[in-house]
This record gives sequence, C-alpha cells and structure tokens, in this order.
Amino acid sequence: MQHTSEEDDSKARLVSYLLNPEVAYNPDQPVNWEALEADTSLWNLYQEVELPLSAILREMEQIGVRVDVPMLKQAEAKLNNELQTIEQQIYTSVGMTFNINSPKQVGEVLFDQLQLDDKAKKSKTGQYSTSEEVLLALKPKHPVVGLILEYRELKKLISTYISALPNYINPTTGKIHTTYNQTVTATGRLSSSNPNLQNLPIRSERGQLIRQAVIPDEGCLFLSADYSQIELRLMAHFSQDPHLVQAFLSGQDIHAATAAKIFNVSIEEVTKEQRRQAKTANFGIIYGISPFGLAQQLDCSRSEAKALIDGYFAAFPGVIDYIEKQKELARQQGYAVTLFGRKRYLPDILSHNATVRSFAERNAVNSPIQGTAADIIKMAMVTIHRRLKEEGLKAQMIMQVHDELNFNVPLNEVDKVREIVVSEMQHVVHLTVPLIADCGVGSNWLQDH
DNA sequence: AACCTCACG
DNA sequence: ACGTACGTGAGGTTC
Repeated sequence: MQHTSEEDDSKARLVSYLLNPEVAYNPDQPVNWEALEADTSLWNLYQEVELPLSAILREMEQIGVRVDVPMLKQAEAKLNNELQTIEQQIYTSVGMTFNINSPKQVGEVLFDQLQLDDKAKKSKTGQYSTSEEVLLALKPKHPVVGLILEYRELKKLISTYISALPNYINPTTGKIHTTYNQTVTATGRLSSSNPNLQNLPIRSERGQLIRQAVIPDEGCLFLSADYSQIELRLMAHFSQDPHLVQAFLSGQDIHAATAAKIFNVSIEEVTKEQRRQAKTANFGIIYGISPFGLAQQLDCSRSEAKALIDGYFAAFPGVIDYIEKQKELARQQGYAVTLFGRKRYLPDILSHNATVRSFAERNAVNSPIQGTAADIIKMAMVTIHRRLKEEGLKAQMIMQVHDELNFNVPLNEVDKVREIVVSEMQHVVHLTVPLIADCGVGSNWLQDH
C-alpha cells in the first residue's frame, strides 16, 4: 500500500515536469530521481528554483490580491448600459436581431446577408472567420462592423473580468486567490487560473479600469517591477551579435536602434513607421520569424516582409547565425534548452511535413528565450522572498506576470523594498548585456505603469 | 468537448 | 502547394 503525502506528490510533479514538461504527470508512476540527479542542471533547477518557488507560490496564493469591488460594480453598470445601446444599434443597422455573441451568426449576417466580402475565408469547419483582424479589414464597408467590434470589446471586458472577478472573492479573506500553475507550460513559464490574473486588461482605455481596481492592502502601496525587454536582451546575450549587444550596452531605445540599423539611417532620423516595423520585427525574431507571420502582423506583402527580414539579418548577422545554430542543436539533441538547462523536447524537428517541422523550428528558437526569461524571474522570486524575510520586512510578493512582480508594501518600507526588488531582479544573473527592471509605486496596479 | 474569439506577456 | 508568427486561460456558442 502506497502512502503518498500531498507534499510528495507535488515534488513528484515538479520532477516529472522538469524531465519533460509536455508529458502529463502520472501519479501512479514512480518518481525518476535517478534521471533528475543525472542531469546536473535539472537537479539544480529543482533544488534551487522550483522547489523553493513552490512554497512561495502557495504563499502568494494564500495572501491573495485585494480588489475594489464597488469600483467594478460601478463600471459594470456603466458598461452594461453602453453594451445594450450598441446591441440595439446593431439590430437597427442590419434590420434584424441575431445573437451577436455567436461568431457563426455574425458571419452569416456579414457575408451571406450583407455580402461584405465575396471571397471571405471559411475555416475547416465551414464557418466564416469573424476575428478582429477580419472585421477591421471590413470596417469601411458597413457601419455595423465597427459596432460589432465595439460590442465585442465591451462584452469581453464585462463577462471575463468586470462581472467575473467579484465572484472569486473569498468571503473570509475578502481577496482573490488565484492558482499559480507551476507544471503546465512547455517553456517553463507559470500560468494562472481561477481566475487568471496574468491576462487582466491593460492595452485598451476601457480595460485599464480593471487594473485600477487591483489595489494594495490597507496601509500599503502597490509596487510593481518589470524587466525591460528581457527576451530581446537574451537574444543579444545568446547571439552575441555586436550591434544588438552594443545597443543594449549604450542604453538606446532598442526598437529605434534596430530601425536605424535595418534602414541604415541615424537613430534620430528613424520615423515612427520605421520604428513600428522594427519593433514588430524584433517580436518576430523572438517568435522564430517567418515572412508570412511578419507580413500578417505588419499588414504588408510577403515580399515586403521578406525584405525586412533580410535587412534585419544583414544588420544583425549574429542573430541569423544563432537561429540556425539553435535549429541544428535541436535536430542533434532532440530538444531545446534554456541557459539554465531546462529542456523542451522537439520530436517534430525532423518531421518530413514542412508545416510541422517549421513549427518545431520556431519552438527551437523561442523556447530557450522564453524559458530562460522564466528561469530568471523564478530565481529572482526566490532571492527576493528570502531577502524580504531576512530583513524582517512586512512587504508581500503577491503576483507574477511573466516579466513582472507585484507587491503589497507598507508605506514605511517602500524605499527599502524597491531597492531590494530592483537589485535582485537585475543581478540575479549576469549576462553580456545588463538586465534592467523598471519599478513603479502607487495606490493601484494601473498607477504603477 | 470542440471551436472561435480575445485578454495578457 | 501547403499553412505558420511564441506562450497561456476563459467565456460563449455549437454539436
């Protein structure tokens, strides 16, 4: 008869995850300690990072996050009114009622009834796509399209966030207690669920209302620190490309510096459009760029996208060398690996299906970058937690959002905690380029940015 | 349960 | 010729 405690089970989960993050954990299988110990890096990640982090995450979950419920209720009433107005405008605009929440019905209204696009693309299930991208392209053709977009934005904010979040408040603590999943992602990142606090709106103006409702405890301020461009800095470190490294060493605006190199102009001469393209290209590089993907993102032709990529690699030759090296390494080893030895197996890297193989190749480029960033912030969380404890501070780490950490900080501790958080984040590992953490303090999450 | 859509890094 | 940007989780509809 096996007697496995919850603690043993969570350790077994971590071991299984480190050995192969994409294989589902099976509690009936014995823990393969030998395999873990045989890999010095994985063993180290287990001992020094994941195991201590596990306790920290449970603590963060228990502490919870405070939310301004009256503010959310007020926003809900207001946005619900707007939603109803838009709903009526939509029905009037097309001369009939239908379920706007149904992509199927929206597609039939736009393409069968209003005939807004003869060659509308259908998915493999025979449905028209009515994604935001498609709707934006259709917007000039009929006033209902813009209304549907606005309806969607409001509906998303209300149903996923504004009306949902108060239901997660624990009546005993009065706070929201998310679950941080430590063994879910393929790359080593955390995820957050019930509710997901890692995807609260920030980009849209209306969405910012929700961040304003995330507040510190009584007598505390909300402190937020995030890594600046950590993934691009890792690309600079890994590739050792002289120009990319130099741009970070001299503290330049990285997207403007990239544009200057690609378009061969001085950094002062870079136009907004050039900077935008360079920024998109930088993201593309981290994702494992393809002309198609970049073209779609920039809304330009594939040949234009290819020219931009060629320009990028001409300007940063170390980057293309690094990308090719990563693909080759994955073919040889069968997995991609982070700076600290976290693995992601890529069996499809040798596939004869070009689509499948290309996916694995992009993973071979992206996983070490995304995964190393995850390793780094996890290590920072461990050292920050330790220092807060050692120095007898009452400040609490309460959230992690991939490249950002958030804290409840008593007023009199703000200066000290800011110094600790920023210096631990910046110095937890030393790379060819500096790691920079920006920090803000305020009376809600939005103010910190 | 699968699909579509969309929120975040 | 094909079908693609990387990683997640949640709400709503459809089957």
